[in-house]
Amino acid sequence: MLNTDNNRHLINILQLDLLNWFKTAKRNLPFRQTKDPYSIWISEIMAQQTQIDTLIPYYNRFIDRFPDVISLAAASEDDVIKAWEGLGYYSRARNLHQAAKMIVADSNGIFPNRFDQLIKLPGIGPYTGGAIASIAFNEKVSAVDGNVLRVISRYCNSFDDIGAAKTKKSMTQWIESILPAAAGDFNEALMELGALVCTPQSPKCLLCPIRCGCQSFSSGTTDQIPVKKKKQKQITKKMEVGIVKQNGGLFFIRRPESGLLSGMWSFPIAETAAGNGNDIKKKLGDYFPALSDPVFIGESRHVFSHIIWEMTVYGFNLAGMVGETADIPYAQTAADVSEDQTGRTQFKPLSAVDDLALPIAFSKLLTLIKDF
DNA sequence: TAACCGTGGAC
DNA sequence: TGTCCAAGGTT
Repeated sequence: MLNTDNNRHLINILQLDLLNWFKTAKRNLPFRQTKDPYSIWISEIMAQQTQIDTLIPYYNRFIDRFPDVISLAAASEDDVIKAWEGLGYYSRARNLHQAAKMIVADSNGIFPNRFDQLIKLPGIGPYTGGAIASIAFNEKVSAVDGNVLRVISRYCNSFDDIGAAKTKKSMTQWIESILPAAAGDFNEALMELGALVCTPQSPKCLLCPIRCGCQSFSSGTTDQIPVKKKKQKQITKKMEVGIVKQNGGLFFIRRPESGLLSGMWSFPIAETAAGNGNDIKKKLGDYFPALSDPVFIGESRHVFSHIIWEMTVYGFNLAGMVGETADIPYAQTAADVSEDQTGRTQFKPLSAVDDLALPIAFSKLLTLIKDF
């Protein structure tokens, strides 16, 4: 990090020129039209590990559906998750809902207005707490995200690993030592510069408002900074998906309350070694005593942050089951479903699948199975 | 500390 | 197609 006493002019550039640039260059984003802490909170949670352009339609829909912390707290978790469908990292939505209920229960719906209160809420860590506190309440705290780590590393020509906790800590302290009164604007300006100009690849240095103070630009090291450990690549898992159809209804299972895609709806799915459809048929035996042999439908591949599913999709028909009658069109047919699975399965016709919060891994199978 | 936790965009 | 990675938090 630069010594702030010996480099006063470099600090001035970072503060003044960056803020001036931000006034005219900042994007016109929906959550920049307000200082409402609730709206800023929603936008910051959605922005975690998500590009801004991706979240904008989600943000507008979410605020329309849950305009304040009261309405969010009063909603069902299913409705909140459904509003999050497609955004990923679904624990963000569950934490959001939990935090809303806490705010209503503990402080009558009054939004916490200080950093140290905000980070006590589930889903709000150092970055998000700093962002809300500085942007909505202009508290003098930093909001250090990936953009800020990259911008400051380059500006100071720092080769410290930005993934290391001690780097984040020293960077946070350094920024707070130079934080101007307009803390929220400054935090946003650093992020905006990182998103628009000081990009990870091919930074647009010739357009950069603080280029003349940038120590990696003058050293020719912008392409080596930031230093970051490579993350290990995903492991591949062979999976079998079972499509069970009854009277036009498709069989869905709610996933467990923890782990990957927790609480979301899914088609029955099982890891397999053989890949002949019998592993998923065995799992389906927990629900249905009699099933047809698996019928190959198709294949699909889905990439998560740390896992790749190579899915083979099989169709099954029920044979001689209770509930295959017109007057009980989508009934749960298995009599011996274990108690912990009660209410966690259902049949849905293809036309009504949109009622369920379905992860992309499964919703992209719908075209595959439409003719089954 | 490092694994876990989704999805889509950019190149 | 492969690779990186994005306004991170939790455990």
